[in-house]
Amino acid sequence: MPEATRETLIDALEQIATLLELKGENPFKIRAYRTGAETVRTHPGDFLQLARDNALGGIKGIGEALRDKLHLLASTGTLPFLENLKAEFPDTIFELFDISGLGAKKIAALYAELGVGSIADLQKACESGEAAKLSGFGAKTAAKLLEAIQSRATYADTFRVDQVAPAAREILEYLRDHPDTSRAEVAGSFRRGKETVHDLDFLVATKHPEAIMEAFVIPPWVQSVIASGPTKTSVRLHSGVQCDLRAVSNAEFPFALAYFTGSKEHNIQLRARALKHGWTLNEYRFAPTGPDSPEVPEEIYDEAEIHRALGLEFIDPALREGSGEIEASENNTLPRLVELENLRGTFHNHTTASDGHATLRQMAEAAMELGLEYLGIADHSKASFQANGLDETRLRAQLEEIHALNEEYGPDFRLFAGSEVDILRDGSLDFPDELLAELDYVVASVHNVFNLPESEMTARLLRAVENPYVTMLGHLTGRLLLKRESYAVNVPAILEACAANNTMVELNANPWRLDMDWRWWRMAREKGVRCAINPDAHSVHGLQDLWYGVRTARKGWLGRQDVVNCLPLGKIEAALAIKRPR
DNA sequence: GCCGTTTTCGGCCCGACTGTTTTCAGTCG
Repeated sequence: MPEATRETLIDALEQIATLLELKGENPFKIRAYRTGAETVRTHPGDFLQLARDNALGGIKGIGEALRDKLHLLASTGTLPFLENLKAEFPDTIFELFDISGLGAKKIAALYAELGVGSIADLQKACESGEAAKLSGFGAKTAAKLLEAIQSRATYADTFRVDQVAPAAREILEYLRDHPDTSRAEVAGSFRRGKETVHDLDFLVATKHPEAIMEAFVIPPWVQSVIASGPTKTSVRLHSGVQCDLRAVSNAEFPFALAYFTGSKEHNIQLRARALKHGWTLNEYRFAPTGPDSPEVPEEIYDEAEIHRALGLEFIDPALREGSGEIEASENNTLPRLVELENLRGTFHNHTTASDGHATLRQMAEAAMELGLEYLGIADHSKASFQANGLDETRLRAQLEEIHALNEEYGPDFRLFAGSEVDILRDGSLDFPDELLAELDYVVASVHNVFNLPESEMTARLLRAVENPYVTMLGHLTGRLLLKRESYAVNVPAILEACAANNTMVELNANPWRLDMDWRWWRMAREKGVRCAINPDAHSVHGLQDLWYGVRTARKGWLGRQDVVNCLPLGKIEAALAIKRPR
């Protein structure tokens, strides 16, 4: 029996929603499943365990029906209701939803009329002319579908944030430079600080939307125009990233910015709150719901004023995931989020001693240039043979070198000597405690044998957490975004142990990792686990990744007091030594 | 299927764009 994970639950609800849609079910029932999936995804607690324990009562968005199904799925690993639905369609039916221009109605028609149940079938039906004959379809539709099939094969539909960030900055600058632009912003999931994005959303305030629309499609980075109207244009960049642009008036801008920043769940909650005040809220304005509504708020120039009109303090875009931020704002319990400027130093950085590209001195000087007070070095240990891991002799030599450099740098900057020590298969470490005791701190990470069952992997990590010399866990789940899934590990159990043992957890700021995931940090914070934002830099440039780390920490509701490397020199030493035996 | 200051039934967000239509359905966000 396959062991259920949180992902299993999310997938199941989403598949049910999709299949019900294909069957033409009540759209609100379908939405209930979708909302449920989102609730499972964003719930700050150990949702899987709650589902196993049948303890989902009282969670908003999970009613009786979903509660029972989730309990069944979490405790047995299967859900007959879903299996029966799936049996009505081929397994490949889901891939048709990846084709842009195809939704449930068209897919249902294609399947019912032509037996199209896969992308391969669709291609044939379009090429043969059969698809164009269907009611609601036509020659243009068929041609667009073929184009979309091609596009899906050519381009990724999801991108890591570092793959789109340079384009986002460049296009935003271009829009702001336009003489008809009064304000411009990037909205969407990029603005919310997500680790991956599907597209980039731009918003411009202008009196001449047509001029902006025309300018948007001209630059050399535009590969093709997907859609183009008087106030909305979509283009594809050469990299495959889709970019959407909306133009609104200056008065509408804050409403549109809030709307297109999302998330969808956040927007729905915000609109519901507006309705309680007697107003509708859309992407353009507040409007009274009826003749007896109170006056709509005037003079709204930015998002903070929208929030204030609804009795809320400003909600940072990073928090707008519809997972309790509106309640927290109402109760004035939103955290004051950590900022890049709060970081005083960072740990887990590599040098040429293992697999880095810069020397100890180059890394130190780059850190000073960034205004950091200290830099932690943590090269690989010997078990990471592929990464030229250091053995005991080489580590001791590096220790000497670090001491000498610290002499040279004086009191205003310090290198901390550490190691990224491998957690071996049985949970023991690659170096003996006596050697670890000579270091200022230790990052412990898993670099091999990723395919252990969850219980074994959890036990392996727990043993490292309990070691008195392990200062922090490195990249807790081992994921590489869009490339390698996390290994199976019971994150809540690890966090519990970290809290009990004063072991920190790294937020690995490398945009491939961003690990531990932001969805867990609220739980970590509540348990009192401290975060270390580390770039895992393998070069001087890699230190810049701290920016991604801070964005992710903000999504995890972390403030400066939750992030250990906000501590200045003079205070950080005690934090690093907190576990050490005297 | 979920929810409740409209409270156990009757609502549930909505606007832009496209293509197939001849006033609108489907998709997308």
